[in-house]
Amino acid sequence: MGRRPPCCDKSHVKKGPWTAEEDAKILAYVANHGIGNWTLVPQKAGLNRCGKSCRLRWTNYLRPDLKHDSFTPHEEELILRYHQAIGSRWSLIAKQLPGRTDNDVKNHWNTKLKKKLSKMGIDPITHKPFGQLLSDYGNINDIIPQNTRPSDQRHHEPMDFSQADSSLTMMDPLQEQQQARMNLITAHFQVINEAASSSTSSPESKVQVNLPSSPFVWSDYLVGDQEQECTNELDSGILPTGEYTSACNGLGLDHKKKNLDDATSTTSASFVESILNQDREMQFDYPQLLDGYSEY
DNA sequence: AAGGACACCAACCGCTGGATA
DNA sequence: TTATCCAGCGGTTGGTGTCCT
Repeated sequence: MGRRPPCCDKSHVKKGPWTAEEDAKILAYVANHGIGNWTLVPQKAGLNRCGKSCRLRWTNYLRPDLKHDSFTPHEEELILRYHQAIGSRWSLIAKQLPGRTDNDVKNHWNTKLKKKLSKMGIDPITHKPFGQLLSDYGNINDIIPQNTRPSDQRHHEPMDFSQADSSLTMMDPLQEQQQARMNLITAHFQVINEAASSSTSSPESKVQVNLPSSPFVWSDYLVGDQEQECTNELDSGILPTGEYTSACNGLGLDHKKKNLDDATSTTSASFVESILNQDREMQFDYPQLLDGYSEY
């Protein structure tokens, strides 16, 4: 068995911001040789950078087709809708926005859109109004493992919301109760995520989150009931195989992937169509949510 | 004017799946 | 078959600019 040489000596390559001179070298190299093996680029272009770093610089900043102006309201609306439908799969979302990179979209989401949604009273993870989350999971108290409760792991009896620590803030009782519940929901997300990640890293020890006698299903927390969507889209042939595969990764749906081999492949246009269908459903369910988008 | 808080975003990190020797 | 590399991806960090007091 042969061994390839490492792409670069990571202890000696330059890190940090790129200079105009370095940018010029990348541009000149790509102009002359095109995009190819990035591991050779630093050497051939005369750069003391890791090939991966060169690729990122090109992909996220130097590519001539990139837009460098701010996001338009239309682009923001698209990001919100795609995120609502498929979650934080930035590369897929970016492909629907010409001239934008996954990094652009991700940064814009994290710095702007997430906050806008929160200010509108919409949970940026589920895209559902906070009020609905609270009512949906009002009895969450019964299903959180005792040793994972936030703020007080000494408690061994169900937490009494009415006794949430009021010494920290001067919230009114309703606010206190809502805050306490949101803390629990947040903690619950953490539990679910940790369990999910451990189950994907070691398939033989798949962790079912055996929360006691509860209608709770962890995929319910995923954006747009992802598992059900994956299933629906699989059944209807809406999602192209690649989309389904990545959309359902980590959801314990591998058994369904196999059936895709025989599935009719569809175009990305139908994928977009499915997104818009979901959007229409969302608009039906939460008309006030989409009305808010127009305010951006 | 100073400096602390906050926002932004380029760049890095670490993981994954596919390719390769 | 196995070990390693590479490209792509999402999450996170840190530098810098701007705003606020």
